[in-house]
Amino acid sequence: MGNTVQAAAPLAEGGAADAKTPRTERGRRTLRKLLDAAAEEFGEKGFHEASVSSITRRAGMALGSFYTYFDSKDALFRALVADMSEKVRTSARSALHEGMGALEIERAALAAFLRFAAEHKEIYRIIDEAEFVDPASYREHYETIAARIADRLRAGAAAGEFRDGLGELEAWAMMGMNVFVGLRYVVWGSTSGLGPDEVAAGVNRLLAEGLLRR
Amino acid sequence: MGNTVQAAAPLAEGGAADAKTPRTERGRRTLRKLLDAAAEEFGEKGFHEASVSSITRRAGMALGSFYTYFDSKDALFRALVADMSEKVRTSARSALHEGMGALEIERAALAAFLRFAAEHKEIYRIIDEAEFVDPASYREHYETIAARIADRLRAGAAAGEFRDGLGELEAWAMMGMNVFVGLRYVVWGSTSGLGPDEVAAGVNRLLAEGLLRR
DNA sequence: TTGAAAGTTGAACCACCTTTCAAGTTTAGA
DNA sequence: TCTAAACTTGAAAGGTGGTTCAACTTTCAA
Repeated sequence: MGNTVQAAAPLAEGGAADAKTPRTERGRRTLRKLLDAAAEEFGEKGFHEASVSSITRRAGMALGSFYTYFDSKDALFRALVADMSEKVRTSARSALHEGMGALEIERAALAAFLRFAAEHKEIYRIIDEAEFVDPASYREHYETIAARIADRLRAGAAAGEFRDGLGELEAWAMMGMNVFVGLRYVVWGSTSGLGPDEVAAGVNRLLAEGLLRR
Repeated sequence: MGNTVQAAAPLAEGGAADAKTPRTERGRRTLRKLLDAAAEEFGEKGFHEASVSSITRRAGMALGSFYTYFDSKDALFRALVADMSEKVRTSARSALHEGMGALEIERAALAAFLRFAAEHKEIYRIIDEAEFVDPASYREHYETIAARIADRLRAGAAAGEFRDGLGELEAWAMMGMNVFVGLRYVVWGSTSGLGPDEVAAGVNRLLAEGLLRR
């Protein structure tokens, strides 16, 4: 829902690692429906509780048609992980503009991620379940993001705003902060009253000032 | 392995929420073997790939005996999550001593958690999979830990060491840091060269100083 | 217009695994 | 020693759901 067009696009264009690229317009529409239905189904039930027949039912097509597009339930899941992973990275990147300070960049990236997660709560279950269904993608997902954060930390240090010596360790720590506050305030949220911007501001203050009284 | 005695103890004594308490010594031995085998099996394969028959095979007993001790594969998993969750909390608590400063407490708690994770890499897979198999326990696990961190933050502020205004948000952020650096440096570790104490020191410095150049 | 390629269909196959059960063995206490 | 309760056993029931397949419909380019 809502991500109808975007969901399929990267896959149709990508190296077709898992999806069998459709040759007709009708085929592309069907693949798109399949991916959207799969995101819903996997998001609600998780990989193992989800069933191919339920996904095709959601997508309004016959069970057998599924295998025109994917070799297996696993292949569909892998395609979805790749797609979601790409979207997460894109959402953070799109929030960054020229002339932002290093600290402000971190706040904006987190806020963008949280807003994205609010609209796609399924990503948590899908990425998390990749740990079991597709461990290589799971690891790659986080390693890629951590590498990007580490780059920004080094750039911030080069610009004189951040202290020296920041690197991978700090990048993983920050990524963990972001993921967990997203889980608490966005995915489980509502009861808290804190929105994406407030959460991002709070985390940013922690990064700026640390815990100590001054 | 290694946790033979400790694994069964809390369950046998606890309210028997899931395990059927054995009445004889022989029964307690069998339950213990079952729990250890289950920790291995679930840790290696994850919940769905793990099979009851493989667990009983590991434990050196007949398939049917399993149901003398647990009502279902799910019940066994739940018992294991409760057990692991308790152990994680205990490991962190045991590292705290009287007279430690607030910041030092956080470093010691993280170092203890990392050392525990190094010896029980299964916890990551087991706790993570609880998100799908036993969501209530998953949530409770993290909420309990976050609440404890938040208490320490408030105590640190009351003692004048931490700044005021720290609370749940910062607790979740710190918990996320801890979990993710554990994943990267302990569970996936080895290549990095950073041990528990070095990781804990790096994270602690981030908490003390933040990112900014001074 | 036409036919070959692309896409659709859903019943049936099949492999896997949890759970049950009835019959046997061991334990523990009287 | 003796017996009832606890525990063990492994074959088989029973369910689930991924995957296949052969017949059918739609698309599209020549």
